[in-house]
Amino acid sequence: MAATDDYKFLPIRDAITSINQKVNLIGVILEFGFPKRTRGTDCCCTLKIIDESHQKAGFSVNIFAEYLEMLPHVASGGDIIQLCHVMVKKHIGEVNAVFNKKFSSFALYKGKDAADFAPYQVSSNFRRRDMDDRFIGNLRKWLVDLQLHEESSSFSLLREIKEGEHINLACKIVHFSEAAKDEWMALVWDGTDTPPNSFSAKPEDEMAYPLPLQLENSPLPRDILCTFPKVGTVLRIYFDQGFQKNKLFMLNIGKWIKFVNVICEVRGGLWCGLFTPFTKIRYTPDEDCLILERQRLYDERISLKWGRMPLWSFPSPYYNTEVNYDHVPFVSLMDVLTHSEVTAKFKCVVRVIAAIPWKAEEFLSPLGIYRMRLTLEDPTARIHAFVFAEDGETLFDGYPSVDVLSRKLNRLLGLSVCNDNKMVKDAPRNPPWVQVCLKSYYISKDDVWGSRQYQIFGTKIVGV
DNA sequence: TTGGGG
Repeated sequence: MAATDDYKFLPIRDAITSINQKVNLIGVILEFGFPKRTRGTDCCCTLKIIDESHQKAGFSVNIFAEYLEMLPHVASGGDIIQLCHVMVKKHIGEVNAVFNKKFSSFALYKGKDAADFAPYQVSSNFRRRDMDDRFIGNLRKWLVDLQLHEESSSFSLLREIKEGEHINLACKIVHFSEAAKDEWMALVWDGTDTPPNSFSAKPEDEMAYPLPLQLENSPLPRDILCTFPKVGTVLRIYFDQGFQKNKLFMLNIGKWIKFVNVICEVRGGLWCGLFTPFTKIRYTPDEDCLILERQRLYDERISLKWGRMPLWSFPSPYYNTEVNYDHVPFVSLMDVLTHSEVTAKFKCVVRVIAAIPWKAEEFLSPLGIYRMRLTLEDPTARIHAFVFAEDGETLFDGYPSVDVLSRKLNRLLGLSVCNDNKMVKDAPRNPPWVQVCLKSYYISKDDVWGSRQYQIFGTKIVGV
């Protein structure tokens, strides 16, 4: 490094050839990882930066610090980082910069939309210079017209996710909250529906181990759900164990973000994602081609007559049930949950994933009245819906034999049955899509929203 | 020193 009065920042292109030298760099953050502990005694995070001389892949910077708080906490991809006295190193053919906690320093600035030149985080030994404003201003100007060329095929839609896979997602943050004590989750959406899962849970398990209505301990309040999109899955992404729970998504509600390397899992038949220490967040401008593509797909979807029905349901809903409510359009369970009135009627396309009771002998109360609780699912939500009295008569077409009743419920639950109506042992069940009429109502006048329940009506199982 | 990716 030259004397400190020779204050200059190297273009990344030139830094790459300055192996084993200390350099000053200023760049736009293209990608960043979560701050984490190293296997040694320190903490570290990695960034990839770009500038006009090096726009494509991003130049890796590894930053070390004694404490997590001392690492740069990047608010958003596209922010600017100034790095002083970082060492350029070559590692297995790759060149990158290493931030040394003793002699390196950094400052973080907002990206292209900011007007001021005040850094939002600096390392303790960072020294600001008057010239910095000009460097940052120039970088912001360049960034305005920058076109990122993202490979669209390397980012999955939620409709394409597969269990156990590491995937990249380009999605909108719709909410961020604590799922359980110190367990944070980001709720994301891309306008498509996650694929339906099959269930290994046996029908008789529902009493002791009911399938959850949601993965978080308590359901999200209705006023939060009201901010969610009504069509398309809202996926929960949790932080895997062993690294800092990052609250930065709080700042980004309503924004689209690209995540690199998220793990997909199924819990209780519900899809979720996991952020791992290897997950990266990539710069996602509003006009990013991937984002425009997803927005266009969604606009196309909801402009279609059947766009609010589950993507995966065609043409099954018409074969399994008939509904006596033809004049209304289908709505999603999220529409149902967030409807403005407690008392209302709906028509939905759902899967019946569980039932209590599950034995046909018990569908009727001792007084001979139907009373059951079904668990319904669509790509947006799960609810419990009751079947009472005459609605049961409609659903099961009167009071057929136990054998017929049992066949009808098995059909709804997607149980594979042999010719003699015995269940195929341990086969996963894959409930079919069915159309149902639902009404919502309240139990207690004093707490109409708190006591809201759902009931199936005007729906008949057919083809059994 | 550490990590660099999965």
